[in-house]
Amino acid sequence: MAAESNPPSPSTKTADQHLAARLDEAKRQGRPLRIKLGIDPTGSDIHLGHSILFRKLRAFQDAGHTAVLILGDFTARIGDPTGKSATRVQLSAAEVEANAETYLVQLGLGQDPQRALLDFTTPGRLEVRRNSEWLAGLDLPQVIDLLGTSTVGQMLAKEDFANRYGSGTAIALHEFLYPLLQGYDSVQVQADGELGGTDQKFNVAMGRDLQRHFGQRPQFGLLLPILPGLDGVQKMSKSLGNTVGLQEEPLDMYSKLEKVPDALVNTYLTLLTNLDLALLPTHPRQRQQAMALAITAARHGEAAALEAQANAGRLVAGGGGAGAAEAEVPEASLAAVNFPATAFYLIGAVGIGVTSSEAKRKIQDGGVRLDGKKLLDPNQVFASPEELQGKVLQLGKKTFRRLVGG
RNA sequence: GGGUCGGUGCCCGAGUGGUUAAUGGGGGCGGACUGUAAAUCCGCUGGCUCUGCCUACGUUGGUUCAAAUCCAACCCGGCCCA
Repeated sequence: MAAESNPPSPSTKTADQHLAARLDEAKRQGRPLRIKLGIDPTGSDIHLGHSILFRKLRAFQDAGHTAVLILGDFTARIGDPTGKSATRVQLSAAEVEANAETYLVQLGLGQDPQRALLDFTTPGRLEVRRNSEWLAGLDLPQVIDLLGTSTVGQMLAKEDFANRYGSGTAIALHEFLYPLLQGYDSVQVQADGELGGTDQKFNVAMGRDLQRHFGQRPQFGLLLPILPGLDGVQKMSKSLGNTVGLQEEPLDMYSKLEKVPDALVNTYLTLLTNLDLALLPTHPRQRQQAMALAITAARHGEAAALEAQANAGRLVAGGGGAGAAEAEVPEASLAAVNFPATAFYLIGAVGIGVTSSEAKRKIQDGGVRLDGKKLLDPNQVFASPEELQGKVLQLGKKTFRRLVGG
């Protein structure tokens, strides 16, 4: 049972045969495979970690298959227990829908097809479904039927549940429903295959079990590696703050990527680009920059990426960002600032997500510069916007804002 | 439903009437170093136009000159029993 319900792992021979067999079969029958990828609209940012999955999904599209993108608008409200150590807060329907909309835009809906992650335009290549479509209308007998397909023992075999159960952390009953519901998605869309991160093994396997239960041929699962976050230690995840968002500015994206730990560079190159590792510079720094450039270019285009690289160089060159004055950096408005203004208040008031208390500490730590000149006194007073206009405010090593307006 | 233990800052976790934004660790941030990295070292880590004022220890109310620390009710969780 256990072995049978396990999805094939991409590293085993049987898996390759399995997938290959499906591909052959599809070809013979002249019909595209339906490849499911589910994503819960729980937050508003899609990051590079997700893009591994979408790149693979795109590859299936380009090969003529149908990507079935499931926006888990219903399941998002339960929350995937995977990787969670606590019950997730439930989101409202409105929040979820808003997130779903931005997801589609981030994936390329209505954008330059060249840079879109998915193919939104070729007929037959993409099907976007929301799982509330079928989940919201389930009646109790159907839910009971679903629940009857699995046992408490199976649920507790899932690592996340096992950990929580073992450590005496609460597990709400509805969380057991999550794997079943997302698995039922596979039944509803009649998926031939499902893509997921390796941490989705349990969920993908559940989809197989349910398809079998409902008399369908079980999907194959393609489990892709989890992208490590910028810290190089934990997986890339919004809540861990180690992400690069797809919608980030070229400069931010490049700056973050060019400083990831060395050990991560080849991993990123392999998982996020199509570059041939053998052709890249061997010097760690150059290799790192080549990686940052390639990933930024894939999202924003070659020109923007090169510009970001040049800007990043200017900001850092000359120690402490003396080149900041000439570099192109995002702007911050002085409009909301009341003058005269003390330095710490000013930084808090320009709307860059820094509190005045934080600003005060940073100045005291010597981490704030204005056009490359270090600010020494948090209480320094600026009498009018004129003396700040056009100058570049630097917080720490990576935050730069040109002050404008007011 | 009964018994019992427990709910502390981003997380874990001390603290059990009276210097206090509240020991320690993790994480995060800033600095030094460097290849703008890692490792290491040092510092910071509630908010506020701030030499002071607010808000904080599940919720509400109470006892005290004084509570995260005592009492009551309520909410939530673990374990045991039913």
